[in-house]
Amino acid sequence: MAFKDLDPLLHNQLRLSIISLLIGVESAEFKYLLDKTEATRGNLSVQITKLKDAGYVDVKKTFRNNYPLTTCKITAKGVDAFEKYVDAISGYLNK
Amino acid sequence: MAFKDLDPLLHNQLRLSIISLLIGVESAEFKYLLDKTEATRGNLSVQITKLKDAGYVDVKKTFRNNYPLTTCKITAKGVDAFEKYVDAISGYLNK
DNA sequence: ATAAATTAGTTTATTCTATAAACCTAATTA
DNA sequence: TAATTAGGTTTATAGAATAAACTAATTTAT
Repeated sequence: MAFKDLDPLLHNQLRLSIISLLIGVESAEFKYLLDKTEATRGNLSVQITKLKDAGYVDVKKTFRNNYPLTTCKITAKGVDAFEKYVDAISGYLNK
Repeated sequence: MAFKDLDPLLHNQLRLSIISLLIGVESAEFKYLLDKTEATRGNLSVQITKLKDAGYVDVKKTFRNNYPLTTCKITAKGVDAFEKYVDAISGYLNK
């Protein structure tokens, strides 16, 4: 029972929160993720970008009521990575 | 269901491996942890020291066959922290 | 009309962390 | 006596995390 590698991208509290939230919904707005994670805007912005660059989430930038609106949606790749992560870390948890 | 904080000390692959291994045994030698984790000696040494400084493990330094021998044992505080960590991260995993 | 505050983020600068590489001391073997 | 091995520790550097500062436009108050 060797330890499996933990995807460094997901092994981060905020990014894991984001993915965890996105798993449960069709898509989520920046503000929604901000409220749920209680992160700072800057940190949230950075971590969303990393997840986007990895292909784990799709980010759509539009406008609503004249204000910018950022919407995030987990990709198939993201779902897959999350499932692998859950499987891997489970190996660390059950003694 | 807010996200609980993940103890930064345990939210690290190698340190979590160490604790995970120590949970299952009475005590473990440096070499044993080295083999099981497949870490470098340097990194293992550093991370054991951090766990010791946090009071999560007791480290005993003796000699065997004239060679230094480092033995690690998880403390009650370490067990407690691990259980809290398992509880916290579980909240991220089940969608 | 213009100053102040709000929305919705991004960029940057700094601190913190992780890790490999280098090092150390003593013992053993060639 | 010179490598090699055992069993680690220390340090140097790269990378990651995050708060603070910034951008750009909109709305509200004066």
